Amino acid sequence: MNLDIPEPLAPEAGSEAPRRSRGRPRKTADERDGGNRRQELITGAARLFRTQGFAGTSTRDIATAVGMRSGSPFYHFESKEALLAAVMLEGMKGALQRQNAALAGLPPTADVRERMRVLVRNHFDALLGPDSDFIPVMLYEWRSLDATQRSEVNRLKGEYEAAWVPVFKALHATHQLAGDPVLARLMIFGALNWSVQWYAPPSGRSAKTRARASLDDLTTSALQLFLKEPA
Amino acid sequence: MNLDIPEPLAPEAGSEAPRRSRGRPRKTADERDGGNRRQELITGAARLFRTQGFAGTSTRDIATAVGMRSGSPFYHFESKEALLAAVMLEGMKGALQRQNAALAGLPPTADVRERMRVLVRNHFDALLGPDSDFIPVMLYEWRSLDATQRSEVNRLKGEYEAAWVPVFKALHATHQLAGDPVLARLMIFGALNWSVQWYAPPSGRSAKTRARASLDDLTTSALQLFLKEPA
DNA sequence: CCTACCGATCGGTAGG
DNA sequence: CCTACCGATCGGTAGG
Repeated sequence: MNLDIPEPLAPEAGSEAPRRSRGRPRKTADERDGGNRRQELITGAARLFRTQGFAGTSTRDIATAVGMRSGSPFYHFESKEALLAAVMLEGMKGALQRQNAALAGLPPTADVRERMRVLVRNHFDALLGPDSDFIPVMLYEWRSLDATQRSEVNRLKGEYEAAWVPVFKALHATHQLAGDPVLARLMIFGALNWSVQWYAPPSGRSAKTRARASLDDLTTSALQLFLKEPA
Repeated sequence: MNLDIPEPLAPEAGSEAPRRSRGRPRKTADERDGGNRRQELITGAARLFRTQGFAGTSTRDIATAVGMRSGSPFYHFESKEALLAAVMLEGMKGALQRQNAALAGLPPTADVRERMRVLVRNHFDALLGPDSDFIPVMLYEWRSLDATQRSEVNRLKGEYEAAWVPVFKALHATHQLAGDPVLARLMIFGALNWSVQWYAPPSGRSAKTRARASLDDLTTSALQLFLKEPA
């Protein structure tokens, strides 16, 4: 018996306990018929790409994470890059929808400052909230896309940022935002996007590691930092 | 003649021009005796790690970039990770020295705002100026270090950031910096560090692509954005 | 979607 | 620092 070459475990006779952590996971009926295996691949890949980077994640890692064999992701995606592009496109579409919904939920009486708060708060959610693997992957791994995929992603990114432009303009016109508005936008996005590097969500226990704050706290601090008092 | 597959050019008969870009580069006497091959590896690796990422760069890429054969980098560094650590340590030491020199060059009459300007300007230089490959690599690839290497880098990083703390405190005390000072520091570093993603240095020709500004312009804009008027 | 496999490339090493 | 090489792993595919 060669211990170096892993072979599929022969099922023990009479063993009734379901094996969950080793070997090929059992498929439930739901998993088998839905066409949502593709979706599981996107979600699993997003998590791994975020934590290990695109180049640092093998397609085998991804397959294992969703309980497939090594070759099977290529039944759903023609290449590793196509899977990366799917992660980014899905993430941007979701963020864009949530941004539109948040703006639409604003009362008609809301002023520019309130619009800015909603945009910043929603952006923190895309970066740090639940299911926030997609946008960080887009921000940090876009170099791995080819020109075609990149322009698709950039179209959505442009649409996402377009909603910010009138807000920045109005803040600048009322002297609540100082300095070159284009550079201000780039730097503010930088301040927000960089939070991915240091933010640790508040845990139940009183932890004193790193920066502990709620996304509302972050939003308040960001606005205090960037905006001047209204005239 | 196959235009798709690049092959080494056969040297033309009677051609006296030295081949510089193809094949194994000739070694000059300087290169052969100095112990500075190690330094060339660090510089070359920094450039490649910045442009392609750590996982996306092979040790063969690095060897080729400095005119070595594939195994030779391991004569100077015991592993790819050790080379990455050397890039980061060298970068942090240099940035720290330049920061200390810049602060020491300040007139005794300089106020907090002036100290802040010097720190920000120096930081932009480390991120975007000449020989600025090291710090971006440190900022974006630190996850690839093991615990020991990481703590060495963090010691220098802590020293670098320590010089900012009294400046932030004084700015906050004089109400030129609003909001939680810790979060403010994290966000300001984010705004600066993110410039690596979008900054394109001004070229000689009047180019209209992307953000074109000098590092002085960036510094001015950043200070305008973050700081309130002194009381 | 799995089995079984391919060629290419990777980090790293022994010996000179 | 080069030559020559190793085992491991990679993205991807044919055939079912």
